[in-house]
Amino acid sequence: MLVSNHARPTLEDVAARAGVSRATASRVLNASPRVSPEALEAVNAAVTALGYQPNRAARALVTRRTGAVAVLFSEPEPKIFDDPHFARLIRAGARALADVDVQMVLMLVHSPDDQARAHRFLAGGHVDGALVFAPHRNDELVSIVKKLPLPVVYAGKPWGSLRGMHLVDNDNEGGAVLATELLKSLGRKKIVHVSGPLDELSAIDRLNGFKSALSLDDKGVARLVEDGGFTREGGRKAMSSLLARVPGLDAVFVASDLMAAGALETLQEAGKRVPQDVAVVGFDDHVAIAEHTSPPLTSVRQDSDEQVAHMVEHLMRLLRDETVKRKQQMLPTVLVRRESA
Amino acid sequence: MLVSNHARPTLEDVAARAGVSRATASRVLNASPRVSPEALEAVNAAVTALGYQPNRAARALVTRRTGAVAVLFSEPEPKIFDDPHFARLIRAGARALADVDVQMVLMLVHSPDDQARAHRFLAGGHVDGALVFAPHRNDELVSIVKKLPLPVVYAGKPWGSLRGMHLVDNDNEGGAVLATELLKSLGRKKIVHVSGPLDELSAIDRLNGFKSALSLDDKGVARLVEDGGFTREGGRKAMSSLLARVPGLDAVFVASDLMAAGALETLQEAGKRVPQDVAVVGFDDHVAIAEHTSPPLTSVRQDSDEQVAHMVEHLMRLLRDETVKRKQQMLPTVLVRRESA
DNA sequence: CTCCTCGATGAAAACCTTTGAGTCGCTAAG
DNA sequence: CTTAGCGACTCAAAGGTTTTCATCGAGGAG
Repeated sequence: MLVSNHARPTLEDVAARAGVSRATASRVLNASPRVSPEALEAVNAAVTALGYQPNRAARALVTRRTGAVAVLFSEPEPKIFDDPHFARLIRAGARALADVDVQMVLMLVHSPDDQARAHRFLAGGHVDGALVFAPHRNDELVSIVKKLPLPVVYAGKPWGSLRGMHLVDNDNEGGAVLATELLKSLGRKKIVHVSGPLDELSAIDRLNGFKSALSLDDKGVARLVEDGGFTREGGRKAMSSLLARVPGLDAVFVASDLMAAGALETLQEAGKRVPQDVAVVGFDDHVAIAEHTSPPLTSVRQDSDEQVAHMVEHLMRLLRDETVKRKQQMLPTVLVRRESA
Repeated sequence: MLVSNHARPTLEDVAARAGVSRATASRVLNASPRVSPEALEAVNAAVTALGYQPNRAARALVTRRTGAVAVLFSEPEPKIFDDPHFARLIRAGARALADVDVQMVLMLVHSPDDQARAHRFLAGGHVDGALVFAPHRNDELVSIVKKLPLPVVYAGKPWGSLRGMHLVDNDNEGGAVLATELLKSLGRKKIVHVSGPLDELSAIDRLNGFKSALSLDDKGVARLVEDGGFTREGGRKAMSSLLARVPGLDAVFVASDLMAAGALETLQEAGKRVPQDVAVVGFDDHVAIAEHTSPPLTSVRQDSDEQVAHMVEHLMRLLRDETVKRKQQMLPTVLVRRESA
């Protein structure tokens, strides 16, 4: 019997060493119940002795499963690395997928070229499923993914019909209500809102929370709300136009921490003290931002790690053909008090 | 002839439709020269007609190539999403690898658990090669990777012997010299340095540039340099101890933009005007930071996109068994003037 | 004692591609 | 006229795993 000592051991080698057939060894590896205790032990011993690792390609070939999932972002790239929120999502995805031993294939899909590539890739059967982060209205990525016979879980609500779509969303509206109620309970009378871009449903939901907490009509909204585009610079600008438009404003709910950081800068430049003159509440509770503004930012926490973990679990369920209790999950948001309100 | 109309077409189907054998079809796909123009055209037509996509698993099985590479970060996770630098690296990796049609498998490797997992994964032959971002001294990840028979390209110099290692580094020392010379040319007399953690060679190289530009001895270094740990908070603290220790300091070269942002805050709090009282130069030229400090930050640019692109190209060369001219590449750094110096 | 049942196992097919060896029809060289 | 060489193909093996189906032996029922 010749043993090539450098090549990676195969299932055949394991089986030989354990004195069983390849089939039995395979059953052990896949935790099949129909295998005797002795065989099980022998195979396991052989596996560790040889340092055996299943060949992913061979397995994929026969199971028609790749053991990989795609993680897709449609956001334009500059935004992806300016906003720590995305880094966090990516990190959470990497961790959660590693935990279940699935490869994560990260794709940033923005230009039409990217879209074509993504389509080819996903249609090519190179992954078993996908996690999609595509918040914008008429996002091409969503249309692409929707057509494919591929299990997909969305982060937040994609634009358009939600029928049959699997998603994990944060309770944006609830969080916004929380934030606004807090400002009301502090006795603030003129409360304004810096919203996200209104082609994202998360921004709309936050706006709606604000609106309902204050029982605002559309005219009120038009006067008290300004779009900050989910960027720091946008937050700055939105805040200064609100300052100009709403004299005597004494509180602001900002739909993201990044924008809130910008808003704080504007307020400071305008000579407003926070929270004495103007109370500020952000959204995201992104620690790297919220703890380093001056003053530290009171914010609505949405746990992105949790969200992504749920998305992964949900997708794994789909891949195992298990039934999912609810296709669309909503995660609670909570208020984190710091000094800005 | 029965055509199952829902399953993905195989090479067999393509060959049949083109009226050639599987082998020939395969050669067309792999751009083999030994195929007639007619056959080539027929096969290509069949491919597009059927929308054929090679089965990655089957291909991997026979070629012993996976078409995937690992991208490994050893940095602790909080740092990864606080510092936009990492987001940028990840983004650049995603793009560069997508361009050459290779899957990117992202792994964040920090805890011993992670390390064990990474070892198993890499040793398991699930990827063809790896890009490694592990700057710290005695980084466990480097020892793990080094032992494996796997093509690897490092970002920057890993600690320890560089013999035979493939890497793409930035000219940290040169950039530091540039920065320091600028401050000298502005007539500054008491120039100090906020360094990165000295268990990273990039930090050491930057320190060395500073040192040599000022012909400093070790005592001078001990007096004029403070470690800021590559974090914003660290930059803040380092700056304040330097202010206390070096009365009359009129310039500071800070080894990263993130730290420089912190240092600027400290300077402002101390009532120093920038650049009139103290000139400041950062490092990284991270736009999201450098353009938003007040005043905007003069900084040394290292092009991370470029670096990662070079790493990918280098790795692809290794995978194709091509000779590489130089195992260790160094990318130039340039100074970007803004208002802080 | 015979007939079944049942659990554990092994043999072999199937998954899809690449690739070395062999085929075939020619032309050019000996 | 034979033979070597050549270009374009085709054949078939190989690659490692899962899974179906058949087999085998033991034990229980009749």
